[in-house]
Amino acid sequence: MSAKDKRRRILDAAVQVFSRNGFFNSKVAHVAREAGVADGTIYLYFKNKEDLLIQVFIDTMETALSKQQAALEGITDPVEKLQSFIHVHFDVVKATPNLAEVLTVELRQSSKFMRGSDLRLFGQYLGVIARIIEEGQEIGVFSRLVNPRTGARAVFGALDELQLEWATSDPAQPVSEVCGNLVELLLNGLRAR
Amino acid sequence: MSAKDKRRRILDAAVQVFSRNGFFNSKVAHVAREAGVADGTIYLYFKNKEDLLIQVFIDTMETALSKQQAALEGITDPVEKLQSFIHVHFDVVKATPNLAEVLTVELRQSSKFMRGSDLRLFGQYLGVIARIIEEGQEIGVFSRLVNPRTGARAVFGALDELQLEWATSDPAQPVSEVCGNLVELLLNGLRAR
Amino acid sequence: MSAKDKRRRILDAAVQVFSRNGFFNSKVAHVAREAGVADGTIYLYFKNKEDLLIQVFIDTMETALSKQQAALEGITDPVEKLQSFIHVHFDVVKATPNLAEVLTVELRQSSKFMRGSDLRLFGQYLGVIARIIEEGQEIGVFSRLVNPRTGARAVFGALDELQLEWATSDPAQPVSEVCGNLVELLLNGLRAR
Amino acid sequence: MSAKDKRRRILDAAVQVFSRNGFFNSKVAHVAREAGVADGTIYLYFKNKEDLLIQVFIDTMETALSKQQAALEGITDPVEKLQSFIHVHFDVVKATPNLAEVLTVELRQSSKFMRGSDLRLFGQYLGVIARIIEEGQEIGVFSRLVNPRTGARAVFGALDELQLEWATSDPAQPVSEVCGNLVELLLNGLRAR
DNA sequence: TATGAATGAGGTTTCATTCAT
DNA sequence: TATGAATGAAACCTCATTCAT
Repeated sequence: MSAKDKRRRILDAAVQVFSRNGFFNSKVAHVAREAGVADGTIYLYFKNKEDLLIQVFIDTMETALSKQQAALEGITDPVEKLQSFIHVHFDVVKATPNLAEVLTVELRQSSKFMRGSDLRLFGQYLGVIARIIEEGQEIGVFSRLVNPRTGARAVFGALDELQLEWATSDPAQPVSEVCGNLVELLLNGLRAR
Repeated sequence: MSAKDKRRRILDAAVQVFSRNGFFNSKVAHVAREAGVADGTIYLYFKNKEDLLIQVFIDTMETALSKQQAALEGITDPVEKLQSFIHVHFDVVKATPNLAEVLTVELRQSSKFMRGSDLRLFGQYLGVIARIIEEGQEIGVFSRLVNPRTGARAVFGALDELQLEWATSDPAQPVSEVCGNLVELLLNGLRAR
Repeated sequence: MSAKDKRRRILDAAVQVFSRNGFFNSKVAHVAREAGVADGTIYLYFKNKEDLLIQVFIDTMETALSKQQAALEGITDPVEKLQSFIHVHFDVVKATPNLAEVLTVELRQSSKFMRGSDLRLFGQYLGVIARIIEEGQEIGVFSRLVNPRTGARAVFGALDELQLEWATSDPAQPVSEVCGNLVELLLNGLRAR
Repeated sequence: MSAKDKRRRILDAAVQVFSRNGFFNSKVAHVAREAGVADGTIYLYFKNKEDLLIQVFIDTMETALSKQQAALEGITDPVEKLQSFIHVHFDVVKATPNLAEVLTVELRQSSKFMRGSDLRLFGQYLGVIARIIEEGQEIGVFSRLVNPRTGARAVFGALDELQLEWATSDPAQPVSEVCGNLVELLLNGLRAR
């Protein structure tokens, strides 16, 4: 197994363990066991426990970002773009349900402690939404009364909170329906009148 | 000083310390010092460190709930009700800026471990929003396409995320403007067409 | 209730609690609750927790001693006296089963820390046995091969604790002699005639 | 140094420290220092402080048992066997004087909490004595009036601790009978012939 | 005398991190 | 690179003791 494989495996193990117990309740030894490596090995790839968390964050944000950008590639209509964004977001979250929880928590936790450079990734993610809103405002389908950046925050907050819902409670409502409701709500909210 | 005062002071100190360092990075001794009591005194009022966090949560949710309900007292129009809710929410959050952060961040970590009874308070808070949406749907001002419970989640998520924004970054945008944007966005989102 | 009653009740409570959990696992607060007094009240009657233990020891030894002496009052035959002693000892122990355990433990535990004056009570208890043996030797029913003091120790040890002998008292007698005495005693005891 | 060496050293250190201060007055840090290891190292070999005490007990009982059995190897006469047992017991105790104190004192406190499997070792120790008595009875040198098991108890109690008998094991034999046996044993032991 | 809320020293235990192999 | 035994700092929590009432 190559070194890259091992780093990857540790990262994946960290996601599993962190999301299962929360970052602070997780022990480095658990991550090591889950990854099938010795405790000390983790320190060959990561500076310390917190660095491991940050790398998980970075890795995930980069993945999410590139998926979003790839999905937006051929779309021009801002409304369709927002629909795409929402669906892709839920897809990513669905793929590794606990990951989102880790990220949200980690993001908030670390916001005071994270390097600004690391937060930039989250800013980019918000930026994608904000850009969509701006484009919609430029062609007149979204209301100019909403500040794009604020709107992006609100959209992300709604996505994040809903994702949490089914992470924590029985998904009595199917994902598709939740997703549909959200698209309805947010697009209407932004739409010009 | 009465016992109630002391419990109150410990609770307040916990909010300060937890929100400053995060729950897990906070030491019980710090809370004690901030409250001006001995370490052991905390254990006369709270079972352990986690119980302290939970009591902070309960205390805050009860306060927020009663403020919301008092504010909604004389209002009948669902649209005005939602406006009221949003303003009151930001008022509460503004009063103790770090409090919301403690609750959302730390309780996500603990949410798996919280008693169902404790989560009921959060459910009630969501329920207030959901009821407003239902009322709006009944008199035809809100779209029936949105599931009230899901809508409530989305609204709360948007509020929560925005609150985080100015808790962590310079509030270049005045609160009133953010608030206005949000009202615009969410009311439009719910409004029937 | 008089002060004497209260002291008595605390002492009784201490016996119950100490024998239930052991001295070190017992909390002063538990003794207080069992006695129906406030925690601080105990410190009006006893210097500290260890003093409470010592007073329990003294109190119990005095009770046992007076019971033994009362029972021996009308008896003249050393054989009957020893039988009486053994029976009374078991009676005392049977009456408050946990008490003996507390005493043994306490006696051994504290042997390093107890005042010699407190240990004198235990010496008196042994002395009663030794005197019986001496009397038996004087009238020829007990073997003179056994040192009365040593014999008393062995008897008490069979009743409770032999090994404590050299842990607590100066081994004026060399260990080998003690050993020899013991062999004599036990072999005779077992030997058919 | 091998792992076994380290476990051994911790065990030995525990004996020293526990017997010096008593179990409850001993600090894990003291044991660690005496063993020349870090505090945390102890927890690699023992579950917790109490487990350390139990392991000391087990270790000691196993040592004593094997020494007794080795010493009895070539002896056939029950009288000599009992003499041997007593001498070996005293030898063991003499070698590490404080050890016996730790075991009897501290384990009485913990005896309620010990696993039955751990107590089996003590039962084996008694069994050795009982077997000797039985053999003596079979060839007619020991009185059949004494129940071997009861006799063994008395012997051990004379050696160390009788009272522990009912504190830890079911009194299958009624107390009165135990008492009677004891009278028989001790009176015979003292009686001149 | 009596109370019991408050104190705060200190111990057990955990766990991130290191380093000799 | 990889290991995992060892480290030791640090924190939660307990509980004997005090003292204002």
